Amino acid sequence: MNVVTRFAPSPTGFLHIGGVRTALFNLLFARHHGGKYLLRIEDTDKKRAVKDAIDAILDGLNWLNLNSDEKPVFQSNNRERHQRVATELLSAGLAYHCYCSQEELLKMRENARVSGTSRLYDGKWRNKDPAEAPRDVAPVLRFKTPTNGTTKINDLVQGPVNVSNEQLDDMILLRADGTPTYLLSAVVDDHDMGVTHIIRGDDHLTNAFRQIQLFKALKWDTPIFGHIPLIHGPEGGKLSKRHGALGIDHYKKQGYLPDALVNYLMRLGWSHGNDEIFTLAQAIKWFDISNVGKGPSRIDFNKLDSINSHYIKEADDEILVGLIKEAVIEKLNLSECSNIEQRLTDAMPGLKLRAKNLMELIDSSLFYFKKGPLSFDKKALLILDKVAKERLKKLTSSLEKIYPWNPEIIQSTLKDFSKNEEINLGEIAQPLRAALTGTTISPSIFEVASILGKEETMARIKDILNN
RNA sequence: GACCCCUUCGUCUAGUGGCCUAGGACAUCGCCCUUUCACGGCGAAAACACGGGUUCGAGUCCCGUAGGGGUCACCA
Repeated sequence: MNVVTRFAPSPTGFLHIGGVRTALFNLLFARHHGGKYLLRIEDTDKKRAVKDAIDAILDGLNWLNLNSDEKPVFQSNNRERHQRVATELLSAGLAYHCYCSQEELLKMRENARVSGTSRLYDGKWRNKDPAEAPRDVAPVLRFKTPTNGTTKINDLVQGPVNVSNEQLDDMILLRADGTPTYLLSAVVDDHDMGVTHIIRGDDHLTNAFRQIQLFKALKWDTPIFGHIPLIHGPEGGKLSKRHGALGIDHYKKQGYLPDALVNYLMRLGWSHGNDEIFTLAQAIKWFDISNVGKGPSRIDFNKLDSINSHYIKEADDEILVGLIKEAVIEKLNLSECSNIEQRLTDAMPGLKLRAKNLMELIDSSLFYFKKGPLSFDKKALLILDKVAKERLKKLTSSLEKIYPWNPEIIQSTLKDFSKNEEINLGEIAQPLRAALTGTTISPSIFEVASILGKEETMARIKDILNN
């Protein structure tokens, strides 16, 4: 079978993490089977569809390298086609006009609740003579759902699920203004796009039963469904804004690497044995939808951070420099010069070992570029006491003699110094770190001094001694 | 409320009836490395929701119970 999948987000808000994972699984499944992965923007609700949201979806997928194999389909462009299909259903006797008012529907719903059924519409106009239709009411078009039997799906993820047709009421195909509803549009588009496998969040599971009725009525092949569980927040509840339900652009702003985010999301709800770190290409080879878990999984920022720091460590220094350079320049209000790029590149191996995300990477690199005198944090000030300053003063003459100025010689100089002074290496290394970086945390202080250069190193020490 | 789905360490998960004395990863704790913080290495603690079956044997199959979730619009 030639597999075709699609990701079909509605552009009503932003592209969130759950949507991304749905897109990812659709891509993984299609590519694994050598098929196509398509994107369809479900923008039929003109009131809510926003151009910004469409851009957010496109930008987000692009950033994550999850672009669809063909140009996105905009559902709103197919409206007339959807309407024609609805009309066909009407003339085939498979749909009918319903003239119920909102008040009537509300009452039916109440009745249904009281009598304990999920069949909300009672079928009032299903068998009425169209001649009884009120003149002044624009009708909706409803589908004649079979009243007996059961609808079965053999879900790729959830397994066999059956629902009695009695539970299904007559869904609206066309609104009173003639526009098609989601249930109809999605079915027609899936058919027209040749979609063979519908992989989506399991909040759509109940929709599958209604949509199957439409596929059958239209005598179209019914796609195979795979309903993947939703992602929950860290506390197990619905994903909230406080807990991860942010646009994917926020993850970008927070300094997550796209590959890391994709790796984390692939591993959330799907597994390949005990593998934790793997590329999209590997996952495509391995992907088997039967290994997608049935239960919802919680987002875990600790693990995301851990994977992100792994990817940062593995990333090429030049790439990381490119990603943070602008921000460093902006934060310190520096004027652009090649020196910044060079120094960042030199410092990157030490810096990237300690960063969970790009924000930390940026912040931890700033001291390399600050113009003296530095500002010092509490711990640094505590270290830079009288004794420490005395030692630094003594150290300067040793440092002056160093040539060439490189980490190894700086290290041996400090070691010799501590030996001569009969102190621990830390008793001179920590004051030096505080003097050069303004903090007590940094990469190897020999490396730091080396990258700063002799002149800058001496200048920063002098700043301390003069205060 | 009705219908449907789900349930292995705190979290993500491995597990497809004997390989399970339940494995890995994140987080936590301890030790080692070390000029700091990290990284890295080693180790510890930590789970089959509960109750019944089926079977020689059950985390794995079946049935209940409890808990969690989803859906129930002229939204998608």
